[in-house]
Amino acid sequence: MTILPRSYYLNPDVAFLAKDLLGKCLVTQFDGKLTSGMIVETEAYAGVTDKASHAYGNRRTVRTEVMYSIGGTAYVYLCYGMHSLFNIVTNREGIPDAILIRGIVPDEGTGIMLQRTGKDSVTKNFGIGPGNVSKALGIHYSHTGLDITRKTLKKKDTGIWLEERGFVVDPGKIQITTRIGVQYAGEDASRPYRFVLH
DNA sequence: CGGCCGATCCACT
DNA sequence: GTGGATCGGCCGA
Repeated sequence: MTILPRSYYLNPDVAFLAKDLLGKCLVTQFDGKLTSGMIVETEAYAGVTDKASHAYGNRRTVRTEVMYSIGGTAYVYLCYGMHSLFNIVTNREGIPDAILIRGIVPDEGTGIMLQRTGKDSVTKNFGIGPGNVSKALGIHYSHTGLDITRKTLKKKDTGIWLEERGFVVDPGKIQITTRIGVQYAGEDASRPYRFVLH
């Protein structure tokens, strides 16, 4: 098990990284409870040039400021007033690229994840959908800005990080489509920036 | 300061 | 296939 290092997230090609994240393992540990899952669906958001991005046109607000952080930082925000959506900031500091994690296959801590989601069994679609990812892994919008390149935060038993566990992705099982819910983004809505591992 | 709306999910038909 | 839940952030006044 290798924690993905800072250098991994500095890649300037956000679409490449979004695709490369498929098969990696997303791990969280809060209050000593460790949960994880393999990433099977992502979406790339290409900073200032992408109308679907919150940072389009170099837009800076209190919420989007964290997108300008160095690659390897968590960007979590609230959608529809009830869903915390987890994104990974990529590229060097000042370039607001980000990748939305849309789906995982649960691995460790399934009991904890069932408890968090209120489900009684891990069904096929458990962990699919960006809101479900955060719910299962216990990610909250207050976690925005977290450094995800190291395991612990201020000695507390807390953190979000990614691991390379040697899972070999069959390129033929990767589906590339346009992104969900970005019809407002004009021509950028047709960018092939959604990656699904089947 | 107030109104609008979103990178959604689920229960129900 | 559809509508209701539910609220912080953003923008315009």
